[in-house]
Amino acid sequence: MGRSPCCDKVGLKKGPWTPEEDQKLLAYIEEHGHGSWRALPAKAGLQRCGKSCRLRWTNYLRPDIKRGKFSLQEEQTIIQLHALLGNRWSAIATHLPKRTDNEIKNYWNTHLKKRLAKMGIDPVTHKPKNDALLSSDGQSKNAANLSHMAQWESARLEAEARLVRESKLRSHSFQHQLGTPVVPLPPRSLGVTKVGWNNGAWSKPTEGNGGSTVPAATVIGSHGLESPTSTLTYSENAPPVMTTAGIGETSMPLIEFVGTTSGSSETGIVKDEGEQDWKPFENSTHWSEYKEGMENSLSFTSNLHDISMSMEGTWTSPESLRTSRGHVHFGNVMGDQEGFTNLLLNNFDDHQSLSDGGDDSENGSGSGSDYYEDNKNYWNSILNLVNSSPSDSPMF
DNA sequence: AATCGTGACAACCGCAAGCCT
DNA sequence: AAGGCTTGCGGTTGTCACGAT
Repeated sequence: MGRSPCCDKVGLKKGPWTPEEDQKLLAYIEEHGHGSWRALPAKAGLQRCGKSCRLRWTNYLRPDIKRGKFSLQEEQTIIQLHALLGNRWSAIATHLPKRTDNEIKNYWNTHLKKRLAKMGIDPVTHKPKNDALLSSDGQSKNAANLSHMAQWESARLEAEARLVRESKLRSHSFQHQLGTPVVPLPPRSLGVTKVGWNNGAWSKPTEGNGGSTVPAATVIGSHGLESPTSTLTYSENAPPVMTTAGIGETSMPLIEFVGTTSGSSETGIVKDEGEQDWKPFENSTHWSEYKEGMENSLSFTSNLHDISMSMEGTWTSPESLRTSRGHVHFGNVMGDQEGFTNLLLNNFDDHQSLSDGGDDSENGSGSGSDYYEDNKNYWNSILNLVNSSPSDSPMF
């Protein structure tokens, strides 16, 4: 693994790009594609290193970049994904169409991180800063499981990111052949059949290109956040079977959480930008308010009564996945990552969804003992679920 | 008007992984 | 298998704009 020689040697310009340089780079790439970044500057007549050109292109000049203020939805997606993935900006960026990892990183560092800190939330752990009580045995066990799940989800997102990159590369080479301007394709969906557990009934599978009619997928589409997912093979006479969707050359086990809201799909419509803002909890230093704000802003009024959790090589019926309380849920209506993110968030405060019927949302400020008791119950449910699956499950 | 502090964002740097020979 | 090259990633720094003093 040799390191690339640094290209900042002689006579190469650094610092801000001028409009003329931008024009040169843009014109060259539009005509020839970027090809080898190393060779590009000389061919394009730029006194820059290839690395600088690549950065300028990917972070600024690319035609598929959306600039300007981040929407509330984007902010929330960033926060949720950050809770899940940490500072893995490229992975986060794959779920924010038209935003670059650099832009997201900057926005996090200059806006979101500070905002969370102001609210008394550790921007690294996404927990309340004074939340030391989570270190009890049960909590740490739960945290360990959560971490394990996060690793899997993280791996999946990595695979997605790789897929996106490959997609872009393919798009590049293809268009290069055609001599057309380079416009990377959006993240593609695998041509998979999806099945959703929807309030006690399996929804019909959808075919082909990922343009699913399953509500969950519809919602995904409404966000423009398509994601390749694992495959759940559906048969009329047999229970669905989880299979592995190969991502790129890597055939890795994937987990798909498929859930839907109990209401009609319109409940999954994201509110317009600006419809909600941070003001209700901007000055708050309370975790519950933060959490509540997050949940509200998700805009999905899922009852989250049901769970569908499939693992490779296993099939567990929806019924058997229910806990004694019948309210374990991975509500996944926003996209592949959302249910998991909700799960993450719910790890710390899940009164609403754990409570009977989920309709006692006013109880969010319950006593500390209830708080942890509910968490305990919730995680016990999760653990039961986990324990019921084969030991060779790839997930745990 | 000059200086200073701060915020926002673009760009750079160094490392690591993957590809190719 | 080993080494060189390219690219991607994440952390950090530089630069500019703007408001406060």
